Amino acid sequence: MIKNDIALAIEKNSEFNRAKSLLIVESILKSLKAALEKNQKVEIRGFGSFRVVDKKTGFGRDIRRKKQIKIEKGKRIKFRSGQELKNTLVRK
Amino acid sequence: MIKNDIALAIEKNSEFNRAKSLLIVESILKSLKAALEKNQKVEIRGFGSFRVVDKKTGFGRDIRRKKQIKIEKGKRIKFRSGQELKNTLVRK
DNA sequence: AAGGGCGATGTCGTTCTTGATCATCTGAAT
DNA sequence: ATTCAGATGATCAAGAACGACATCGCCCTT
Repeated sequence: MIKNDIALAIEKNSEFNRAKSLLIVESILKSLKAALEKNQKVEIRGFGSFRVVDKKTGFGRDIRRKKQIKIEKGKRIKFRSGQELKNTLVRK
Repeated sequence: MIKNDIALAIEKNSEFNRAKSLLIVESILKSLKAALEKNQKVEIRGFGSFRVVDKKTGFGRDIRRKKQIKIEKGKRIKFRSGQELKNTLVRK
């Protein structure tokens, strides 16, 4: 499933055309990014939640040079699926 | 940020009212769930991707009885943030 | 219609998260 | 205003995540 498929879903559940649906998708993504940039968590009941967490891993591995790599500290996006979403998967 | 905030974002970038915006959000979530239930990956360029992966962890812990618990195998949702999203976080 | 550029994959070893459970508390959703 | 999903914490061990890079796949924009 890609962006266009999501726009299709909107199209089906509304009277908007594809172009307008895509704009909606973009605006949503934009707002999500904005929130995450501000270190805000995004919580969608019944689906899941996004959170910004500190990157703690201190070492990586350069497979070519076969030596350790220092990993700069930073941020990560962590997604946790909600119970409802988990259940639907279990049933499958 | 919660569902209502997302609806707000749609409201700002369109001529739809809050109720309609919420319906759009719901339809999107619904389609996302449907795709994941079918083990389909959801890929949003510039944002990130969701994938359904097999749960391999085989043990949990019952804190009360202090003993291991067998974990039934199942599925998990894995989210990976895209390059663009990572960059915006790094800048922060 | 088609190429460009982002995402997926595999690799490595160390560090860190995951995962079930239950009670309690916060707060999202209706 | 009410309800109930989600976060938290404690627990241990095994599996996953982490960065860099090349290659392949394919989404997205032209």
